[in-house]
Amino acid sequence: MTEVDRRVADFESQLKGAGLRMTQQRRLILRVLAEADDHPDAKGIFTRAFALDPTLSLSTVYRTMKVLESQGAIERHAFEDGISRYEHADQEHHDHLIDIDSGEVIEFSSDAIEELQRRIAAELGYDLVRHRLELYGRKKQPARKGGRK
Amino acid sequence: MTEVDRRVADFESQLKGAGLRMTQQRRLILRVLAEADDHPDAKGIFTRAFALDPTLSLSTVYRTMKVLESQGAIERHAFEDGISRYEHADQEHHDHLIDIDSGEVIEFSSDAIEELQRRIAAELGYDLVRHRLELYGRKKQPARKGGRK
DNA sequence: AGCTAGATGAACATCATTTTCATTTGCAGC
DNA sequence: GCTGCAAATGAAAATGATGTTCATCTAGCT
Repeated sequence: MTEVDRRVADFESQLKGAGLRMTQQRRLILRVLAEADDHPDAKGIFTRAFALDPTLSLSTVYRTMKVLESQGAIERHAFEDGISRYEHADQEHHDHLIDIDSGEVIEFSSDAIEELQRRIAAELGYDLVRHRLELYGRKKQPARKGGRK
Repeated sequence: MTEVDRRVADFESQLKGAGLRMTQQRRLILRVLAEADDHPDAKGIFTRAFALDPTLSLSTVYRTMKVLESQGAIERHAFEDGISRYEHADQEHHDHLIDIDSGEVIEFSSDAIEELQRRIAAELGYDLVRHRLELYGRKKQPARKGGRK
């Protein structure tokens, strides 16, 4: 909870600096986001927040996500289904591996891959600004006689 | 043109095998796709094809893209804007580097990165099924006195 | 040439996301 | 602690890509 409070406070000062307001709704959404350990979409965030304050509207969630994103407080990702999913940004850079069967999202990071990407871009005459890397995989089955299940 | 004809013919036999028909519209769209050296979206394909046959409808483009994709004749990609873009599939696997300034899409491939991805997935206990890798970069400025422009 | 299931075009449906607009509310200054 | 006003909100309507319906058409077998 202290962790959550710290994030909310951090964000409040960011907003202040940008001449924006810390509203009930932003506080609420930020709390939901900070407590999430998955990658919820707008509707998912709305559902969780709505449970705590049924006056919240979905429009406000979308608007708030934009503000949060432009302040760098969250990151937005769109996996294969094209729907935007969000996660708070105060963590190390990482990419995602998506379990094809369960939809579970697993975070990982690899300096080797980061470096390789930079080098590839450079070889093509580009400075790498950002990238998107998603791996789609299926849980390895334990080896057994007769091969895979 | 021979190349295009070959692709059209190839696809026609694929369709036959699946009990589907080779229509004027599919032929037209396939031709547009085979002649494209970029990554057009549905509207872009529609525009080009419509110029050759103004009876074509956008619905048919969307429907045809689905058929083409399910037959493995094309690949669909959605970059940052979320819009589906298409390219014919009879080429080596590759990833994309997008020029942030111009929107230009550059294809590249790297065995090293493919291998690294496989290894990372394996370390997480997964078999890699597919992946999405996009690099977003900016053209390197030639070095000059005083630094960057 | 005729038949029939698959394909098309036009209009409408969907779904995520954005915008409009009237109303509410942070919060700066008193 | 009150006031004013610009920023923020809620509800509903708009948007834009994509999908679907349905009456009509046509590819391709016979």
